[in-house]
Amino acid sequence: MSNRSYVQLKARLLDEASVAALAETFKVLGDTTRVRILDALARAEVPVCDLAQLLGLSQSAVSHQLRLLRSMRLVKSRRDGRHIYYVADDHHIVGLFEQGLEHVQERRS
Amino acid sequence: MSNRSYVQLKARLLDEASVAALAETFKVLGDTTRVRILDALARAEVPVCDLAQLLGLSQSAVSHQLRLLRSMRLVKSRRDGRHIYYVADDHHIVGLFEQGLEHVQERRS
DNA sequence: TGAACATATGAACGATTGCTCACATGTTCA
DNA sequence: TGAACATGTGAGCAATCGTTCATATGTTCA
Repeated sequence: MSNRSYVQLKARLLDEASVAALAETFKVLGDTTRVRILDALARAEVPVCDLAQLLGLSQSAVSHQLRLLRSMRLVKSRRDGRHIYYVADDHHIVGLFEQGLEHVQERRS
Repeated sequence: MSNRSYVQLKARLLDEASVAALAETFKVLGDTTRVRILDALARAEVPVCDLAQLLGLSQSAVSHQLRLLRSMRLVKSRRDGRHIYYVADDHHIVGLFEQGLEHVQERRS
């Protein structure tokens, strides 16, 4: 690799903040439990207890993950009586999911 | 949530294999070192030693990550003399990066 | 009000991750 | 061939992660 290309490449790399934000976003999606939660919440608004039962997880585990997802604004919540309904809060997420699926499906062939 | 909606939702959820593949893909992208490596290799074909110097990482750390990225076919390699050149091997990755960046940038506002 | 239900949360524990270190493998060239 | 360079890799370690358990908080309704 020539010294000139090396310098030019270095100048074009993503800045530190973008790298960190990008990795953080992908990291949240990089867990099967959170993928399943987001998949469900992208399709319907569901209270925590139903979500736990639907996915066969403990209420506590779901609640912990929802806190993380909410802190990253990937889901939002709304209280109705003693239930708290969660739903996906980001149209980009659906796009990322679909593009991720495309990638995964291409791998199969 | 009505019992009917619950059953219908459960039937529409992603299958287990897709969930696993999706999470695995995102997990690989969920690390700043790998994001930086992929960012560089999406722009140019670079030998390992240059990559390490470019990113300020040890040769060993880069090599370990490249093995992972190659096992998932996100990068490919080519030997030329004693150098081994790596480059991104997936057009979907660039799309995922861009969509991830969109997401990240929207968060700022 | 108090029992029952729904959710949140902190501590703790085992599992996984990403790095370093030491060294093996592979290539060039004098 | 052997020294120098480039890369790969296994072991080990500190840090992070995801879960469970116990318990706190918040809401409903008889």
